Amino acid sequence: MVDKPVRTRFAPSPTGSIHIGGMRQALFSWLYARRHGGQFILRIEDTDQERFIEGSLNLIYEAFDWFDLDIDEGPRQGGEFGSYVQSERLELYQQWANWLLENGHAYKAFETPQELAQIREEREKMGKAGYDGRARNLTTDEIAQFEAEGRKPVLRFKMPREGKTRTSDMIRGITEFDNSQLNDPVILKSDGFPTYHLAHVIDDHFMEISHITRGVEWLPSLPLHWNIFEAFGWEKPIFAHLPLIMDDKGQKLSKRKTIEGGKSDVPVIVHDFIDAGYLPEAVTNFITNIGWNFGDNQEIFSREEAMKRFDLTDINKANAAYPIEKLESINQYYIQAMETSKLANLLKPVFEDAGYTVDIALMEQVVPIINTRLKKLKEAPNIAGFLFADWAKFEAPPAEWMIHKKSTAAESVTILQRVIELIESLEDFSPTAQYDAFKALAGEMGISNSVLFTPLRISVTGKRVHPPIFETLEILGKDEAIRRIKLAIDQLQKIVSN
RNA sequence: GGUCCGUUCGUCUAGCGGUCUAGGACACCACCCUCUCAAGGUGGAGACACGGGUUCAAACCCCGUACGGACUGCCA
Repeated sequence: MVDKPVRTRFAPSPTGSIHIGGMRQALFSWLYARRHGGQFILRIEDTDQERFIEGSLNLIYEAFDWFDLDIDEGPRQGGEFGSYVQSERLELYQQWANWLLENGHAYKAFETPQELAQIREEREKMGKAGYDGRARNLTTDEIAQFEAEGRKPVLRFKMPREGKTRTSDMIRGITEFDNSQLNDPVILKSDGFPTYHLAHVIDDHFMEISHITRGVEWLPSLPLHWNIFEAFGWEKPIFAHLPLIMDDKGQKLSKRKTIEGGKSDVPVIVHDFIDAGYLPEAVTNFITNIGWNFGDNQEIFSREEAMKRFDLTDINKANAAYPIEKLESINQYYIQAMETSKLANLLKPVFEDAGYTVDIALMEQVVPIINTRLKKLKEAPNIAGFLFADWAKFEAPPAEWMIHKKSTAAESVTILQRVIELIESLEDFSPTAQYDAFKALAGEMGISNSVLFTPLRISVTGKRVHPPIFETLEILGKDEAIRRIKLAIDQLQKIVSN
């Protein structure tokens, strides 16, 4: 066990983009493999033909690319244990299912779905659950007769009826299950496809997986998998059942359910995060902090730092609510910490999508004045779009906006006239020089800074909320600034003359 | 219903018998800074589910209770 190379896997079903809980499992598995110099494998579990969604493989790879998680073996990178798509391994499953049948660990059953539903209903009245194993005793004649009728059998695994199954898990330790409580599950469906139970045991064995990481929802079926491994006589991998991320109702967060109650913008699948303008490093940091922590009270850390400390045994046992508010602040932190040119390049397409034409040099000027104001990239055009819009089309804002509550329209006009004169006279138009000059002007006029700045900033930006005014003025330049202020004066004049 | 898992501030968590008058982060509140909005700074409020044990000593160990969750499918 000590010498066995670490090989972990992520095994999603192709049902669309990856759910954030699944992505966290993938990340943890990846982290563990990388920490131990092992391999990380991607396997597609498409044994349920009904849930298959076209194009899922692309979405799954896009998700891994976005997070920059490299995959050692998988459908696209291949590997010596392929295929990595279960529907391409049918023969293998059938072969080993047969082996179980021949060795007395499995049996054929012919019940129809309706009959099964009835059995379940009857057993429920008796306080029991599931299939009762009645087909265990079918005679060869009975089997032959069912087959003559054209009924296609399923294969069910013969669970031990007595004693206990003692399982162990890296996170949860030893758990004992009473075998009398367990039923005989279908391992091979009538269409010849295996169920998850059989398929993953065979794959994890032949792909030489050392550690199976999956959600706790699998814990109840662990004894089943345990017994299948034993029936085959194969060495079991180490299991680690990860806690779940819950939704706002305390239920398992699922992509099959949508989050309701005005919170529909809560991202759940990886592509939601991409679309919303979160940064992959922030999302990585965010999900790594759910159920695991870096220690030393440090919450912001890179994936590489996490890798050095990560261990599956340190993962919490308890499920976690989805702390989505925290992502906003982590994302904000990463945006703020990012280099100007890098952020500018990320922001360019965001502005373009919003309909603006972007000059990258201008963007690099804008980035430093908006980077502390962004929680997500998508918010940027709202804040700074006006700088990229066609300046010639600028329209003065409503006059009321430009009048400070302790001031009047007439006074605002006077202020703006003085401001124009000042701007024209300024040789140094840098933000600090402007600030000094405007402050001096306010003093000279005997008014507070805010009384002076309110008409200035709103007349120039056309908005009530905007980036810092001096930097904005510098970007706009003297001429444009003056032009806008004159437009504003015209607006204000209308009120004054009334 | 049955089986299994879990339970520290609103939330994510630290804690692995004494260092706990329980630490950090997000959110919240107040103040400072301030040209709007942010950012930043300072401070505040806020938790060991409950009851029994064990022990000189329990958030940490044991047992019950309560609550929550998962599973109970020819889905994974």
